[in-house]
Amino acid sequence: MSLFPVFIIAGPTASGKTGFAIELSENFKEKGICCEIINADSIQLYGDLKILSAFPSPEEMSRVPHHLFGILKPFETYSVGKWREVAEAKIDELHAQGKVPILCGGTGFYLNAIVRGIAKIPDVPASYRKEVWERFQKIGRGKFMEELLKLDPDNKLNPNNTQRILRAYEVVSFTGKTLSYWWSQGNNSKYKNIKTLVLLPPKEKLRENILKRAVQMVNNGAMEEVQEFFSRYPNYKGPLDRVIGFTELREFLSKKISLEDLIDQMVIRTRQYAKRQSTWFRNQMPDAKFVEGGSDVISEFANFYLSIDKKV
RNA sequence: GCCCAGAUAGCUCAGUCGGUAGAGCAGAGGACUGAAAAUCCUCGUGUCGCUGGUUCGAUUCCGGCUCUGGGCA
Repeated sequence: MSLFPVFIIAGPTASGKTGFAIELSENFKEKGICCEIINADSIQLYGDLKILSAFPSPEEMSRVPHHLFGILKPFETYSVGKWREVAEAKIDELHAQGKVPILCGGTGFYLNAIVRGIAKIPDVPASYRKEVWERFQKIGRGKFMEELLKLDPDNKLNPNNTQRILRAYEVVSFTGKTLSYWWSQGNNSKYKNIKTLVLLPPKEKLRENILKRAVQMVNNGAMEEVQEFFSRYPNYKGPLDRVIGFTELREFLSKKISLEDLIDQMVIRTRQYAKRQSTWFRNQMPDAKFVEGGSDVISEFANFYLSIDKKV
């Protein structure tokens, strides 16, 4: 258990997290406290689609040290568990140097692995996960669900939720224990003094930002970025497929959709994503401080910092 | 100008052999313990283009009109 502070800047996409995290750390720097930023965005872990994934600019990154941005290759798969490990290692490293880590990102699931902890479940090898997937395809959803219920009668999963039933199945069948068993074993947060800020701009403002940013991405070279990506990885299929705008851009480049549809689709998907994020923050991170915009809340971070007992 | 096809939810369309209608998308809300920018759940009243006629009853059948496609001139 570490008492040293951990700051978290969360919020839906296009809410201004990146800018605020930098503002906060520069403000602290003036007070003689050194902050560094750790990425908590599952997509910005990858470095190949910088424009589409709204990476901080080189200029922004030069102002404050940034960690865990672009550390993955396009074919590498990841998980909360792995992220928690590397993020905690980074947090501890900064703490040891007397620095304050600022976790910044929109992946609430990851953030809560730090705030609340996450069960310690043995790794299920990729080869085994593939077997489970193949079994699911072979016997069909109905039968698969029946088998799952035999192994794990208490699970309340919706059979349509493929990702979750696959996960539940692979865990019981591989470890011999159900998910709820592992959850009951606990694995709580290491950090006591976490201060979380959630930026939640008014809906209209967010919509405006999202539209502006989609247009900007396209104008600033998102097309070239995707084109170049495919020349390097023809027939790519992998974790980056889920990036908003990625498939849309590919369709646009092969003339399947118009520029207008491209922007429309990007905006729609981004708004839907922002909404899911907001729901998460509101309901899964009840201890956070919610604000519409940043700046005026910096002093609160300073007071928090001063009020706590900082033992690593 | 003539002929044909349309006109139904914010959009694309289905449907009502005459008893006032429903899908997908969009939208709203929600869930979330190793794929999370993912995945999943819930939510559907709208002068059925306008106007006459037939009918107990018309969004549905008939006539006229308007508009939109396409064809012929």
